[in-house]
Amino acid sequence: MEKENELFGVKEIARRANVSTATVDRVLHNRTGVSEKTKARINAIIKEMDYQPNILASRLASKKIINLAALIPEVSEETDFWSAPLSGIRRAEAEMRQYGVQVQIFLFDLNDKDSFAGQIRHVFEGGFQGILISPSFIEETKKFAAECGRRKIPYVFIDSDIPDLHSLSYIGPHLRKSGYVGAKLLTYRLEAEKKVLIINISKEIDNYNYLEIEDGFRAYFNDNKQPNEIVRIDIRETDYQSVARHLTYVFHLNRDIGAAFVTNSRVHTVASFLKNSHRTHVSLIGYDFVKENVDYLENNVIDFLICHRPDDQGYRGMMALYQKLVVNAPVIKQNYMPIDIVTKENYEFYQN
Amino acid sequence: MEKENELFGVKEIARRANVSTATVDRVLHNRTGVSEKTKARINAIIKEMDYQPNILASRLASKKIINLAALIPEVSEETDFWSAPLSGIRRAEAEMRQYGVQVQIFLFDLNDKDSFAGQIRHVFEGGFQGILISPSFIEETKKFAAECGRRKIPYVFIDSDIPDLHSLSYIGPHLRKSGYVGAKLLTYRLEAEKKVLIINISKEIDNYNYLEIEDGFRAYFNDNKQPNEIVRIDIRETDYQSVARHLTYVFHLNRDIGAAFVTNSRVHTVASFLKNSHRTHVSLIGYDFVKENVDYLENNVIDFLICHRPDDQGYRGMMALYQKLVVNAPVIKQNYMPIDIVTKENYEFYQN
DNA sequence: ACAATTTACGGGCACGTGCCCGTAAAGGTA
DNA sequence: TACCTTTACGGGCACGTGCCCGTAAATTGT
Repeated sequence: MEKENELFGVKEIARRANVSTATVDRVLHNRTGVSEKTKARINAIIKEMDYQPNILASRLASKKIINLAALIPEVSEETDFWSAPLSGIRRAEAEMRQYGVQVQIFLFDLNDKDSFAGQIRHVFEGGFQGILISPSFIEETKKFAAECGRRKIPYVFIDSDIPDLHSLSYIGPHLRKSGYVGAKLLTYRLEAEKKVLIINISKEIDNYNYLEIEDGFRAYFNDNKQPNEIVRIDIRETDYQSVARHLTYVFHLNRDIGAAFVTNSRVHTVASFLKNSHRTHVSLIGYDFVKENVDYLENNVIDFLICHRPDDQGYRGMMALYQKLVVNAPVIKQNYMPIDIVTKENYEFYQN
Repeated sequence: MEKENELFGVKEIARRANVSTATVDRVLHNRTGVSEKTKARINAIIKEMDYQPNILASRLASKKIINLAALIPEVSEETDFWSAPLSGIRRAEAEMRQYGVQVQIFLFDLNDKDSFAGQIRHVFEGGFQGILISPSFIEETKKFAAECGRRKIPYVFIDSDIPDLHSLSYIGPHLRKSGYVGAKLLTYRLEAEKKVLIINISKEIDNYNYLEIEDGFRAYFNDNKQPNEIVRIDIRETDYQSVARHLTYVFHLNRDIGAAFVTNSRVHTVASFLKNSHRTHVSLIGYDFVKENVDYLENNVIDFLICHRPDDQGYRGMMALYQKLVVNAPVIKQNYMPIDIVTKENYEFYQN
């Protein structure tokens, strides 16, 4: 310690400017009650010192509690995908709690637009200072964004993005590139004369995610002049019976399908069908590290899973709000997650 | 706020035990000067309250600075691999600085055992309370571990492990499984009659990492009854000319090599050779997300890179020490990193 | 018995920042 | 000039914990 009796932080600023710490404080939080002259003088000193406030002391002194909300789909019987972001959110909460940040979680039904809208209303009633949201329904999300703009509440999108809204940040995959990677893996050892099947299983019709992914998938075929014919099918019911019925029909019409690509986490339903109908020679790729999928990965029915670290997404999403509201640091607007490739051989080390 | 005028933390414990906060403090830090009776009484209350100290206040009040050391290889001309862990360490340092933790970094020459031993001596002279170390040389590391045991200094291994030493934690890949994954990717579209070449380019002879990786690689061939013949070669010089010379010879002897697996980040040297000798039809897989490798990935010379998030390793390694020394929380002993698969299509989103 | 030593504990300041409250000075009105 | 309002600023306590210092009580020695 060479520097011995120096003052630190606010006190030192106050000493240099010949004012009290209270006045410095007023400037730092740009409150009223300081003349322009002294304000300028203090600001100059702050700049010169490159003053960084001590967050410990700051959070300790202010009893102000920051309230954040997270609005994500509930874990359904169909998929427990959202349990991962939820755990990431909880992890972030545990870390932030000692800094006086509280997180409240709101869940909605992915198959019910109204529950989404309803929970948004609840969130606004709660008077939160920052919101993490999965923008599952486009129109409702636009209204949500507009209201946040009016109230000056920062919000972060997670898992899928709606561009051109002024979200503080987007944390999630680059969907198009993700489809592109899927195509690469699917065709890596595919014979030229085989057909490729794209399967979309979803109740939602105007699915932005799905369109982006398929677009990327097809782009790979174009870029690399893949000769394979692409067949596609939309399945609006998510239960096994319906899926099996549709797939039976498609495989009947197209006897030379060599590979199938499922655009979401319901790939396990397709895997189940392939196994039951003794078609495990068909290469199969889909999304997300959920238990059912990993089981079929283990059994060699699914070849690859593409994942985007949903747990990390939840964590980073909350941390982005924390950075903005507590640390007051700049936040990266586009935060694309890695496109992870999970196989039978490496899944045991995968970290969501 | 339902709970209004309650006291928190140490004060509340003191009130309930009819002692002063100083006495509670003595118990919390098990210092001397408290009778067994009151000590027991206070401990009971602490347990009952499930008291969690406020780290903010704790770190703020204690001017004690915690000093951590990191001992890793320096970035050499051959490879800038270690710049990634270094950046992770720096990231951790930035986060910990405000909690009164300082990090000092010691670098050694990977090709010089003595520089490793010398830096270890420097570290011990520095009187650090925790050490992160890349155990690149086995014997020296064993002595290091013994000395740490004597001095009761916790240490964390990073990137490669030496089992049976009592490290606080190991942060790095499961090397054997990592080789296993390499074999899977390499054979995924390999014809049965082609040979597979394992290449080890390293000056170090007793390389534990390399043995583990090759063992895992071969295990995949056994487990899956892969018919391909495996050829292996050790190259002790790391410059391009030497590598090219050896490889020319091997490819001359074995005309039907269909795939090559390089056990470390020097895969770009092999890629260069394959490109120059017009052998880009050979599938090539190697390790680590370093610039040269990514360039060859981009040019389709390298098919896959296997990576273990070196940046994250540095970060987590330091954080393990932080958890132990500052938060006094339990630390996971084995912390295997994911085995990431990087391709031309997904590398732009890869996060070290 | 008394002094000398050790043990057990309390008082209270410090860490850096937030913010309430009090007040002197400046400006405004008659 | 006397009185009131507004502006500009300082004093000082609080946040929860660490730890120094002082002292009454218990223990030991003679």
